[in-house]
Amino acid sequence: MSRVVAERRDVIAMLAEIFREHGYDGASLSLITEKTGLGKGSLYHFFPRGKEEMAEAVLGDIAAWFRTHIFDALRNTENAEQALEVMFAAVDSYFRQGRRLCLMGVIAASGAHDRFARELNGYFSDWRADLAVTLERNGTPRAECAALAEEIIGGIQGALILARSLDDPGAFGRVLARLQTRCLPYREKRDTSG
Amino acid sequence: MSRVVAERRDVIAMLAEIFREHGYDGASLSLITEKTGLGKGSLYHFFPRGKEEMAEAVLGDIAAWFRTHIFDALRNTENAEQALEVMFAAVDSYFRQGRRLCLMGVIAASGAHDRFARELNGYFSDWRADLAVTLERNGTPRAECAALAEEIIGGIQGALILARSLDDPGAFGRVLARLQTRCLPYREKRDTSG
DNA sequence: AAAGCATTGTACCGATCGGTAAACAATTTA
DNA sequence: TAAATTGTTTACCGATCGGTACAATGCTTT
Repeated sequence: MSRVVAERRDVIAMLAEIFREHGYDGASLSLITEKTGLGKGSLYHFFPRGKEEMAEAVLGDIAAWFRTHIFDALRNTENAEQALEVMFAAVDSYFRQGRRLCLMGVIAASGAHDRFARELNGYFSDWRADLAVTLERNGTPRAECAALAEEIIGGIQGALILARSLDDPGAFGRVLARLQTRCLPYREKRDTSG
Repeated sequence: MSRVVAERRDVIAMLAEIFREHGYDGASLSLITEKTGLGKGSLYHFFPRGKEEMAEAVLGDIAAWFRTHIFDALRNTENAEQALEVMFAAVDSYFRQGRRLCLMGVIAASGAHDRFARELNGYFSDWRADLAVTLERNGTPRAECAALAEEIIGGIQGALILARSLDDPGAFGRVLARLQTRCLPYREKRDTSG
């Protein structure tokens, strides 16, 4: 009875939700077998190195998704303002309007963070770099772009934590909307005279 | 040989660092006995209900610290601008310039979050409420205070995650400084004409 | 049909999990 | 000094941990 589940990528999608919901240490193999419906044999067939490889696969999958759906859009969308709109819309959708945590953040806040330091660093620094360039294209003064990018990316993470803690997903959307207004060209937000 | 460790509160301080560093699920009893130097017997003497009671005690301790050092300062400092300065300075110091995670955030991002939902909710909503009032006292338009408070509190959480993920504690200070500028009275930051 | 590979279920491994029991030592109280 | 109280040590419990072994099953190719 092979092929109960279509593909490895389907398994990865399920694993992602499990890790998101229970954290790395909280996602036991018995929980994973229960939620995926796969026995240990199947899991270790797909991921011979076990749980760590499962998490690596999930993080790689997430990183790839962000690269193709967000980072590439930031770089390749001609109109920078539109690029930012795409990003904020994609983020709101990806995180299900605040009902879904970011697995990168979950891992970063867990004891397993050093085991996945490279993945975390790559995800956040890539996002920061691409966002900073887009902000500059959109009219933000060069000197401020990197810092604003940090504020936005960190703000997204924090808003997810906040929304979950307050048990109010709406908090995510409210913060996200405010962060988006920070991207408006500087000249529209502040009088330029000293 | 009783009284190896001075007080229950010393144990709580050690537990706080362990939970911060390893998360709730990652903080095993063997790790706790090793790091605290206390055997299981001693630990269960202090916390008869085990790990959950340890975490409750730590969260309660943290909540009390924030109440007395931050929330009370926000409410009781006459000068609102000064109150905000105190808050940002205390936050920067408490989180060790970005080298220390927030245990509330750590728990919120873990699978144990529902077990401590009340503590998390109280911490964030109290902070939000007191900060919002202070912001209004400082000249932020009433309609914006709650949203700005959310942005700041979430931003702090996210900045901690970001700093750890980038392995760059400085990112925390940079974001914190930006958040602080958001507290400047509205009229100084934006031209009021439509 | 036969062979070969991909996939799965089951039983099992040693280690560790959170937690308990109870004897015992130190300190405080009477 | 004797009795409680408080704190500690040690050994142990059943359950679960992550991981392995391997036979069996399905699918694909020939």
